[in-house]
Amino acid sequence: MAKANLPSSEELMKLDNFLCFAIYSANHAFTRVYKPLLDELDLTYPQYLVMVALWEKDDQTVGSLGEKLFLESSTLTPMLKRLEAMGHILRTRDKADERQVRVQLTETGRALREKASRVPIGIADATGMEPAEVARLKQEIAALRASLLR
Amino acid sequence: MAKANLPSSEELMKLDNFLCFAIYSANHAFTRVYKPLLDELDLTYPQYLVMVALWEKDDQTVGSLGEKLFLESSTLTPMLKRLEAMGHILRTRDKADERQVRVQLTETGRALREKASRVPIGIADATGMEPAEVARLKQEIAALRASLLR
DNA sequence: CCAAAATAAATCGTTCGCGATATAATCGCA
DNA sequence: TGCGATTATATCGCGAACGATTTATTTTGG
Repeated sequence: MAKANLPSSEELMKLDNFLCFAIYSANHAFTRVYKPLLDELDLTYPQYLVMVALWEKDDQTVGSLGEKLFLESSTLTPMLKRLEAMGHILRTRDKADERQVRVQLTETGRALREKASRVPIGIADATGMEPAEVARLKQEIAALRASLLR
Repeated sequence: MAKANLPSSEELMKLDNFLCFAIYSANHAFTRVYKPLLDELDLTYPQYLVMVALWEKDDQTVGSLGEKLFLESSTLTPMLKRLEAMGHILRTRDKADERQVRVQLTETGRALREKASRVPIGIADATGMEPAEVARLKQEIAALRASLLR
């Protein structure tokens, strides 16, 4: 064959051919699937992600949470204040470097992990995919993210 | 071997193993890559998606746009009002059924398509992927979205 | 040692995104 | 026909999310 069938500019401009739109809409779909599960925990989806990050590693700074979650302090600060108001975390200035704020789980915050332990099962269910397939797709999307942020 | 190594509940609770988080963060990454390109058009990323949907098919109702974009009227109405204020679209009540609002491109809105035609190239570039690979990944994620919304 | 640069969070204004609810128009059926 | 149910959009309140800016602290170079 002479050459691959490159997509026409017409084809390129169709919404359903956009990788970004697939991701955008899949993200909304995830949010909707999580909603009823997280309502049980009185957490929003982004708040849940912050808690997961803290359950994995307690006592992080706002900056290190932001790096892991790819979020800015302008997003995290208000969220963390809400989690603090709910009693899940404590925010304290670092003694050694007063610029930094250390985020720590409270007993309540740690306890929530138990209730949350069933959430991943429910989500895995909703994907309708095998664990190995999920892992592969996740890996590909993480690689894409890395390319995009390069 | 006796059985597959099922992921432990500990492993399941790590942020980097979450498919949803890969998608969540890839979505943010896309938003950031689009930002400088869309600044040229004075459009936000969601506004751009609406315009793409209209360039593909003009004269749609709010409801049909919502179906295609997976968005509620409570999200679309304010967005469409902004696009109207910018002069890209017109919103008019359907004569035959006054409940519906028809969204139509203005001349300005149609003209913007030219300027936008270079955007997909820039994005494709940033993904660092072959068109065929992009198409495959897009397909898989669309299938995932369908499972989630089922 | 101290002023300038760098760093970490927080604040502000704007836009998205949703659920719940309101409003208005149309439909269905008794 | 007419009135209750359904449908389409809009409104409201709240929580993300970001860029630009501010404030406070620390680091660095002279």
